Order: sequence, then C-alpha cells, then structure tokens
Amino acid sequence: MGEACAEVTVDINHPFLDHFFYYRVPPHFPMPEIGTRVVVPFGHLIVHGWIIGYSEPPRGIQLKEILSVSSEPGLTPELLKIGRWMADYYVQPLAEILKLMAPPAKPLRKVKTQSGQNTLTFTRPRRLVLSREQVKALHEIEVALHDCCFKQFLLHGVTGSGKTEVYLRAAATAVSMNRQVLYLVPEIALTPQAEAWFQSVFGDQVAIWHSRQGHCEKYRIYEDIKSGRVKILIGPRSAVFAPFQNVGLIIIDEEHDPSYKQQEQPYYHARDVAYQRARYNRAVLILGSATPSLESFTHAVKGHYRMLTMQQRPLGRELPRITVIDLRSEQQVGSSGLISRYLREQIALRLERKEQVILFLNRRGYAPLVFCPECGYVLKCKKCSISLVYHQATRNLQCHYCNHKTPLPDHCPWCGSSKRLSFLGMGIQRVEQEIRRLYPGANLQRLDLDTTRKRGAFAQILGGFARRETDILLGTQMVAKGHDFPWVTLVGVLNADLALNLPDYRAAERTYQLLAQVAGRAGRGQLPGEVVVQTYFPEHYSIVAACRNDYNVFYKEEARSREFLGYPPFGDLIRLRLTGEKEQEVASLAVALADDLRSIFQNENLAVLGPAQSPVRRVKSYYRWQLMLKGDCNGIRSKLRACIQSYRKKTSVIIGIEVDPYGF
DNA sequence: AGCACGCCGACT
DNA sequence: GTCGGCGTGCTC
Repeated sequence: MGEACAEVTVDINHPFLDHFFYYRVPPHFPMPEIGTRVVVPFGHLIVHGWIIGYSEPPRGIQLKEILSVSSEPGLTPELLKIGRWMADYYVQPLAEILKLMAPPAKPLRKVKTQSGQNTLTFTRPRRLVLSREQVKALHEIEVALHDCCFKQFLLHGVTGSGKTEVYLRAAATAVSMNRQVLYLVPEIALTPQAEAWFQSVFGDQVAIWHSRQGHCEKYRIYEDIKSGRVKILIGPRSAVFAPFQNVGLIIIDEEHDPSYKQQEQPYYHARDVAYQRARYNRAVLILGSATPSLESFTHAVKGHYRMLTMQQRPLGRELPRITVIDLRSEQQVGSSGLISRYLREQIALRLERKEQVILFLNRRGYAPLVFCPECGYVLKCKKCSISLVYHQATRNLQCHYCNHKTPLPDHCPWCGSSKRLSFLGMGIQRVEQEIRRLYPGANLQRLDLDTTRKRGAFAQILGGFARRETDILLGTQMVAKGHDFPWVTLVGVLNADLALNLPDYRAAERTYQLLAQVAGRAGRGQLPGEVVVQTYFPEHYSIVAACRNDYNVFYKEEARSREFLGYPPFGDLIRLRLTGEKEQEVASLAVALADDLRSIFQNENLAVLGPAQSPVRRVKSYYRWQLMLKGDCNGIRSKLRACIQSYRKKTSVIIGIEVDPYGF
C-alpha cells in the first residue's frame, strides 16, 4: 500500500542537506515531472527545491506536502542526470550543482529587445578551398554526425591550420540534420569574435550564453532555444549547461585552456561535462587545440578518442622562425633589464617597416616585490602570506590573492625609514615604461586585467590593434588566445620561465602551451613571422619543444614524467583543503583527517599525501592546509564523502574537496 | 541556512 | 526566581 512520493532537494547550501527529502504531491495536483521546480515547507522555512525523482518513502516519517509548482523553469531529464553524475564525480552536494544548471527565471516585466550591439566586425577571409587535412578531418566528423552515435574527436591542428573552418562546416552539417550545436570558448571576451564567424554562416540562429548576461536577455534566448529559432550557442565554461534538448555537436575550442576548469566550488571541468552531454545525446564532441592537454592527447593516443591531425597552414604559409635568447649571458640583458639587445633591434626593425609586434609577459603590475632599502623588509599583505605588487597606474600596492589595495607608504612600515622604497622585478607596467622610453615614436598598447576591466575595453584594444592604430601590443596571457592579426611579424616572449616555476605539476605543460600559442600569433598573413623567446632555462624540454614547434617531443617527455610520478592522466588526484582562522586547529584537524583516510583507504590503490600547508599558506586571514589523494579514485568517492561529512559535523574548519585540481 | 532546544550567569 | 548567553541538532 506504499505510495510513490517526490524526492526533493532543497535550495539550501549546507553540507548536511546534501540529500533529498520526501514530499507528498497534493491529491488535486497533476503529478509534476522530474526536474520540476517546486516550493516546499522545510522545517519552519518555505524554500525552493527540485523534484529529482519519485520513490516510496521509508515508514515512520511524517511527510509534508508540496506547496506549489514554481514559475521558474525546470530541468530536463538530461541535465538532471548529468547533475547527478557531477555531484558524485566531483563529490559535491547535488543542490550546488543544480544551481549552476538552473535556466533563467521568467522576468516580471517584458523588456524591449536590444540587438546589434556588436560594435566590432571581425573580418575573416573564409577559404573556399579546404586543405587535404581539413577535408579529411571534416569527412570523419560528418560521417560520425550522420551515424548519430556518440563519438569524440581530438582535432590537433597547429595554429593557423584552419580549425575554425572545420568547426563551421561541421556545425552546418549538424544544423542541416536539425540538431543543435554548442561551441565553447575559454573566456567571455572571446565570444564576440566567435559569434561573428558563426553569424556569417548561420545568421540569427546563433546566440551567446554566459553568466554575465542579464536575466531578461537570457530568458529571451532560452525561449528562442525552446522555439527552435536558435540552433547554435556560443559561450564559456558555464555554457556547457545550455538548456538544449537535442545537441548533435559540441565543440570545445582551445580545449587545453585552464579556464574550462572552474576554480571554485563545485570545481567542475567543462570538458568532462561536455563528454557526458555528448554521450547522453549520441552527439559528436570535438576537442580542438594546437597544444592539446595531456589528458586529451593521452586518450587519443590510447584510442579512446579519434585523433585528427592538421599540421599544415593553408596556402603553404610557413610557421614562424624561433630565436632563443639565453638571458644568463649578461651582455644579452644590458641596461634595459628585460629586453635583450637582439629583441630590441628586431622591434626597431618592425617599427621601421610598419609591421606589428606582440610582446608577452605573464606578470601583472609594475614590480612584484617592494622592499625597504634600509632594513630589507618586504611589504606583504596583512591578510595573506604573499608579497604585495606595486601598480604604477594607481600608485598603490595590491594583493593579487585577495585584491586588497593600499597606497604606497612613504615610510617603511617596519623600521620607519623615510628612504624611498625599492622595487624588485619586472611587471608588465614597468616593461611598458621601458618600451615607451626605448621607442618614443611607437604606439604602444598594454593588454592585461587592469586595462580591460572596463566593459568593452578588451574588444576596443584588440580592434585598435587590428586596424593597425597600435604598433606594439604588450600583454599578459590574454594576448596568447586565438587572435588573428596578419600584420604581426614579431612576437617577443620576455620571460618564458615565469609559468615554469609555479608550484604546479602542470607547470611544464602550461609553459609549452603558452609559448606555442603566443608564437602562433606571428606570421599569420602574407609576411613571414619571427618569434624571440627569452629565457634563463633554454635547455628545459618544454621550451626546447615549443621553439621547435614539436608537440610530440614535448608530449613524450611530459608523459614520461607524469607516468613516473603517477600524476594525471596516469593517476587521479583529489585535493582536500582545510581552511580556518586558527592555524593550530586547521593543522591538527588535517593530521587527524589524513590518518583516518589512510586507514579507510589502506586496501585501495591510493596514497594519502600530506597534510601540508598550502603553498600560499594564508588567504584573507584564513590559514590553509591541504592533503592529496593520489592513485585510483574510482569507487572511493562515497567513502570519501561520508568521511568528510563526519568531519564537517564536528568542526568549524571548512573542508573543501577538489577533484582533478588545477594550480598547486 | 535558520531556528529550535538546552543548560549556566546577572537582573527585576 | 527569570531573562538570555550562543553550543548542538534537526529539517521529509
């Protein structure tokens, strides 16, 4: 005589509410579908929740009734299923995951539609004749699309080999089969140019989907998707949850880019989610990159993904020549600090010829270290264990962790000396100053987080460069991403080692990717390109391989070391981070937790590493300790979740779980 | 999250 | 004797 009742997850972000509650559907209600948004009484509260299933409740609990079905749109069974997978795989509360997926709520008032805010035109000559490699890649993708089976491709194409053209034509095939296309890019800033490419083929069937859109605009697009008007959706990581019902093709451009990994809870990776969506929908997934992630390339090598390779630039265009400058020989560096004599001459040459230059330095601010010349005291953030960075434009000191800003003091805060504080090291603003001094006639534009904070500034700076109003573009890693400037004939990498020395097992991979990507910006037009790479470590394999433009050499070396160390993709990694105000409390809890986990997992193929202080030990006044699980993490997740839950119950220390962590 | 219940100090 | 401190514990 049991009766199926609704399983409801409530919209409260609390680790102990990480399970569903049973509710009766009132007799006069039509049975709501799974995925429906509902309003329920919860304790003394009235909260929103999701119906995630129906089942017979155990005896002995007094059930309450669902109050009403919410006006907010629900989730498709597909997204709910993927949400359950995510909650399990990433060891996160389901409610936290479903929040990411929630379609926009219907706006109260109807707002007039705005369109055509695309101020810049990204012209891109489409090549009517495909290269042999493009034809082959496209053919395989089209066959897979027509088969309507799940299939995954890694499109490994050197910069400038014409991946975009392959994407556009594959998308056309999918659309002709009346299926939807999802196109992911690493950053919101890259959506307008992708939109322009797709619009030139698909007109108003294209839309953009990202978290910074207003609710009204988003709801409009949501309706356009449901009505079938929008077939192609472009967006960053979060667009992987687009409310599509019939995806036939998912493309992840620049699939290696770390932006696809969410760096805060619930720490998901858009590539993993896209894989699940493609599989559910029997869709085709294309991962595209000139510098694939180790994960994807390894899958392709093992035959789990189909590898498509495009090694030639169409029209026989040459890859740029690469010159390595060893910064260890002092005469190279000279007086200017970070620009070698050779690079200086090459820049002058391009300016003379009215060609364009891109310079790359992956360090924000003016100087990364400020100290007192009297006592040697280094200025640090009050809330984080990290040095403050001097910013010239605002004349203040910034913490790049908590973003706290203070004016540059005129006395040493330690010894009180009134001697001027000294700057150590080169940030991009200091290089900017140096280049303006060296080339007073040149038009220089800086492209970094600080110059692009204003809305539209990113497109404006790149637009000016595309129109050749700017001679030199000096930027952080922003300049490395997917731009196409035919008049750039010189790319200078001012310090190739910066990414290499980060405490991250991905440091070498990151270095290779940045170098190869930024080098790919040179020589994209008729004129041949040159790249100058400055480094203190020219022997390092990721620098050697990037300079020879040889991904396979890099991969072989990197894969060998990862395999030896048991790091991804040859072993799984889960980081547990403990955060609290009292370091003693955090540390002793970390030790206890590590011991417990070691005994829980003693029969598993899994090592518990640590605990240890996090590389940045204190952030925003909170101390951080961490431990790592390394090995085979399949089948341990429910035990891990239960263990962490029991710890959360007895402490105020925050315990975060990060599956497949990035960074250190 | 929110708010009950619950067991020990200074107030009308 | 009561008001109230915020330490555990529960929410279908």
